[in-house]
Amino acid sequence: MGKKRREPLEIGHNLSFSFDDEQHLFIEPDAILRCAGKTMAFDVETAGLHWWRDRQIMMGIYCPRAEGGHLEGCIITDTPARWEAVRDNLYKISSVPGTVALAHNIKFDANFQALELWRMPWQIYDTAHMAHLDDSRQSKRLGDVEKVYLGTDSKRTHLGALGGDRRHMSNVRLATAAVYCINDCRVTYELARALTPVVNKHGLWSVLLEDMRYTGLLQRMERDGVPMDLEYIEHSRAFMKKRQDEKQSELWNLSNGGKSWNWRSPQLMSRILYDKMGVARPINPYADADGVDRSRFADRGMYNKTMTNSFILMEKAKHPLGPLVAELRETDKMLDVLELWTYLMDGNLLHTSLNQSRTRTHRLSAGEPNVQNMPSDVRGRAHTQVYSGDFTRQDEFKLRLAIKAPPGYLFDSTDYKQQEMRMFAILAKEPFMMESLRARRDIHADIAEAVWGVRDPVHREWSKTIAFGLIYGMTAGSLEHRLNTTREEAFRIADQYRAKFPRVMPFLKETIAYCKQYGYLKYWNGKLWRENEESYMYKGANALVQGGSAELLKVAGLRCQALLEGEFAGAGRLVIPVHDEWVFLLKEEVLPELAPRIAKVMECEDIFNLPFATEVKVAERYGALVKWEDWQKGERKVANWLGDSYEKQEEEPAEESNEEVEEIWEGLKG
DNA sequence: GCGACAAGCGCG
DNA sequence: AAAGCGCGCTTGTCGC
Repeated sequence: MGKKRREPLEIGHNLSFSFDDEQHLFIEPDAILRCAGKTMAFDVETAGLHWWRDRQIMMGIYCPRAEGGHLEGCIITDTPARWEAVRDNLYKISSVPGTVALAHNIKFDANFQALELWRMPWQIYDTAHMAHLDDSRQSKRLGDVEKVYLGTDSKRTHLGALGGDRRHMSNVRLATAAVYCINDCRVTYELARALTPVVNKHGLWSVLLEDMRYTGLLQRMERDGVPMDLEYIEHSRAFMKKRQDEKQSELWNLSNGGKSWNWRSPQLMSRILYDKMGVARPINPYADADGVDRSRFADRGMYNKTMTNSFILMEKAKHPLGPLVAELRETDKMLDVLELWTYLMDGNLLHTSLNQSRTRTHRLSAGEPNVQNMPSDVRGRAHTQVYSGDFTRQDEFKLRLAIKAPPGYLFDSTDYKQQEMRMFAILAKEPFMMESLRARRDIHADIAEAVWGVRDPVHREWSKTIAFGLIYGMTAGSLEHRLNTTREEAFRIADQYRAKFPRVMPFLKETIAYCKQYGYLKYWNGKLWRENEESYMYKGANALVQGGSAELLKVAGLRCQALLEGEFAGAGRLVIPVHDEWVFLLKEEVLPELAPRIAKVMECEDIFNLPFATEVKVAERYGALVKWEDWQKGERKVANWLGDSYEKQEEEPAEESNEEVEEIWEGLKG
């Protein structure tokens, strides 16, 4: 069960050097002052990856034009005094005009050295991000980027000299680590030199400067952290553990006569749920006559070898244990989340890692923990496939309830309404959508009515689910299976879409044609999406929309930050971005004035001459958000998970299905 | 024992 | 092409 997590190692190296000729590798904290007004690269070596609890060992500096001549060397930061001296000196030079700081993944180094980049006036350049701006597809590891832009492979040369456990600097002789560290600084410096004309050539210099300001904002959110309610986490964990035990026994009883088996293995589950229980496997529509799927997408879709994902189990196989399996897996997944949160917790704070240079489309990604995929309070019955009416999870499963504002503060979540639809409409100049959005009508409901002739919530949700599928090239065959409908109906729906949106197909065609000609696409702000393989260029339209939306969210976030540093200084802070949403912590008393201002700023009407409509929700807990208008009327979602709320809420839906299962089981025994 | 891959599922 | 797109995290499996 519990994942093996590596503990940070003790720093056991010997601080006295055996060879005099190694002394030149090391410099004192005051040497940093020689970099004032100059361009310098820095890099830290650490005994772990978590800045809020792991130790920093050394900082390397590389500054060829330092005052008094070329400077390179490592500063040992093993004592608080030395570490603080480094920090103080970096702050000093950061306010000297002309100082430029270079680093590869600068947030990592800055976090360990407690440099708050957002309030340091020097200009920073992150070489990983510069490489990302040139080609978002490539690996951003220092060694890889060095090979691409400098044509050298010094990383490997030095790695070979390390010996021992190379993953941790603490296991390496100090002098060896210093050589390695200084080399990284030198490579970073040379990379910045090589990448500057590249970024400039793409016309992306001002975007780079904006992105570097964004780096500061992201770092600030990481450091401030997400405030968590440890009491909720403990309660929820205990509840789910108990629930998991119950469900597991139930599964074993109903599938294997009470004998245990590892339901986490899809292979085993496939054999037991289908072969042993004698339930027919769904027919793979892409398989040959002998039942074998020989298409190149055989292992990609829902109809894989095991056919045990919840959608297939419930909607296709109609397996009587489908709901039970789904619930067991959901509980298991959420217990994993709680375990990770607990492992990463810093007091009551979670410091996520927001990665600016990882995704193909220039979206952000988040990890340790991923704050962009936390279970919300509602979910579809069959996960992300067919919408069949959603329901609210019970409190113990609404993990967002664990995120709790400090006293006097409230969470403000401002998100875009149909952000990607809006972006698509603008980029494709799609008249029906533009009109619907400009008139502030509900576009998904409009589409539902046009296609199905029904405006109810279920059809609206269907529309949401498949809209982008159709826009980005989903075929009628795939649609047929997604909607669990007939081939004819799928074709009819697809045709309705194309008729309703005359610009959809031309936009796709034009996008592909552009990409064929240039090998890349350009976002509304100039960022590149490269693709050379013709068969993948259909993905470009999605990239323009998804990535373009991410760029809008970035601009909106920076503008909100300016608001919170200026007119509303001290009123609150940004907490996390979630693709089409900014989450804020705001002082309760300024919220009535501030929330509408934020909502307005985020609309960014000046950029496209069309507002990106926003919606404000408010709550003490992220998992209990209420529309701002309703909040003002006194509406609250009460998180009454303490005490006996579970017993009160528990429903009894299991009776019928259990009988059904018992019958099957009785039949099997006989 | 480790890395790579598959499967599964959480989010937008 | 019987292709919606983009992520992160965990477990199981298999080969080295």
